[in-house]
Amino acid sequence: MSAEIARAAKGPPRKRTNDPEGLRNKVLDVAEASFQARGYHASALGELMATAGVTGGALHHHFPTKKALALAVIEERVAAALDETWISPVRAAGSAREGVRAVFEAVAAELERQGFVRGCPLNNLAHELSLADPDFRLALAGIFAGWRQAIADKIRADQQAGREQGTDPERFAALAIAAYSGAMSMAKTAQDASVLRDCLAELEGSPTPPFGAKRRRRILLRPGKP
Amino acid sequence: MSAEIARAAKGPPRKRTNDPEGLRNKVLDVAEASFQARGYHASALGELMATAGVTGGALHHHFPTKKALALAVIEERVAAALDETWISPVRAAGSAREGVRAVFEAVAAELERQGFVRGCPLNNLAHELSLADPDFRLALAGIFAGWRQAIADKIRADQQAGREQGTDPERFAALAIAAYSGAMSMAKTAQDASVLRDCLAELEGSPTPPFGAKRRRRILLRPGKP
DNA sequence: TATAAAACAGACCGGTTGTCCTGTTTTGTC
DNA sequence: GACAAAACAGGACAACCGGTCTGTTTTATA
Repeated sequence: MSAEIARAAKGPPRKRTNDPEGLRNKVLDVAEASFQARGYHASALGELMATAGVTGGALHHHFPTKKALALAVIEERVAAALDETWISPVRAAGSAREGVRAVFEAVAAELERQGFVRGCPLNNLAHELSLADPDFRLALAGIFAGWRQAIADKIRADQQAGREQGTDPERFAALAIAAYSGAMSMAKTAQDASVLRDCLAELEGSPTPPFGAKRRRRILLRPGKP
Repeated sequence: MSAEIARAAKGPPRKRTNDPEGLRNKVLDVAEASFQARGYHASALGELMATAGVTGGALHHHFPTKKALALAVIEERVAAALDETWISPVRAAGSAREGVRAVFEAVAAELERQGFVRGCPLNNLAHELSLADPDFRLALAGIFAGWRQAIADKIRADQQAGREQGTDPERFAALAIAAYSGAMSMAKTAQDASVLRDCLAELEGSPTPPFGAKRRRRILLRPGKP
């Protein structure tokens, strides 16, 4: 038994410091990671409490039900993650196509660096929860809609600058998101991020690589066991 | 209480007819539907047994564990469903692009007819189970690989006939699958199949529809409650 | 028809899960 | 400092889940 635990167990009743926001964030952190790694149904609140170092009373005070916790993860964390990885970079890019390309490459590079593909948080939860509960579905659909609109808006901005005249903004956004989502699904299942680059290359219509050129095969599968 | 139940409950010990294959198929039917509608973890074996009209002993005889049942669903049913909806039509089509287009349209039409989007069986399970268990992941990855190879092979056949000279078979297949998977994910979350047509149109580079043309919005959401 | 194996019936159990409930402590407010 | 509300502690519990177990019936084989 570690000294810390022993002290906590045998020491005199220590002072407690209330930090509702901090505790809430800690729970959200652990829940986000657990939902991403194991999914909603496979995540047990007991283990979540133990990992976060939170008691049942505290958890129930901030999130009355498991559903409420998941809804908070979706609306706060998943949406924010998508903003950071997709929406902001696309907005900041020189054009919509450049933005999409940059995101694809950045994600592929990050996955190869990590050596493990956990999949897209939004798609992971969307698949598991869309049919399970209307509230889940609506929350997830809203995030998808915002994603699509951000890309479509970027195309429209390009068009106002005289570019992308032959492009339909909504269609382009739909395909970009679908290609990314589907590629992540394949990458997660195969534990190989190279399919992201394949999809990007085909999406951009880049020339076929010379015959006989070895296709780099990134062997991943180095499960991060914390 | 229905007459049937009363008879079954009070009548003399009736004859039993062993039908291992039929019973196995019935269980597989119900499991496939339940996994598709609710996912693996949310599917309880108890309800599955009740729906299929099968006792615990019989279920355990054919499928020792829940995992074994899921593996059978994946290897037999999910693979077969993909063969029927994707691989066979693509092989039978005049070209790879025609095949992909036909599948997209057929699925979109079917979804609109059904009035409900349950999502792609393969992707549904892939998202939930890929990280949960290596056996699941390998089985699912194999199906993805076969899917991709079938499309790539069709491109190669086109190339031997003098077409698609500038197309990379593997990349084309990857994007076709990713676009479909991702579009199904969005369609399932939004309960709107129109995104499938959007992705197909963009994938084929079809001309932008005239400005002001109403985008047909298929309102779905007619959950099949059996 | 004898017999062994396969097919099936149905109860049982240990473990887990999400939620609830009753207290206690901290914190903001007058 | 009084006091009410918020924040937190921690146990209890009922429902449920998946797996196991024993026993019975059917079926294939000889």
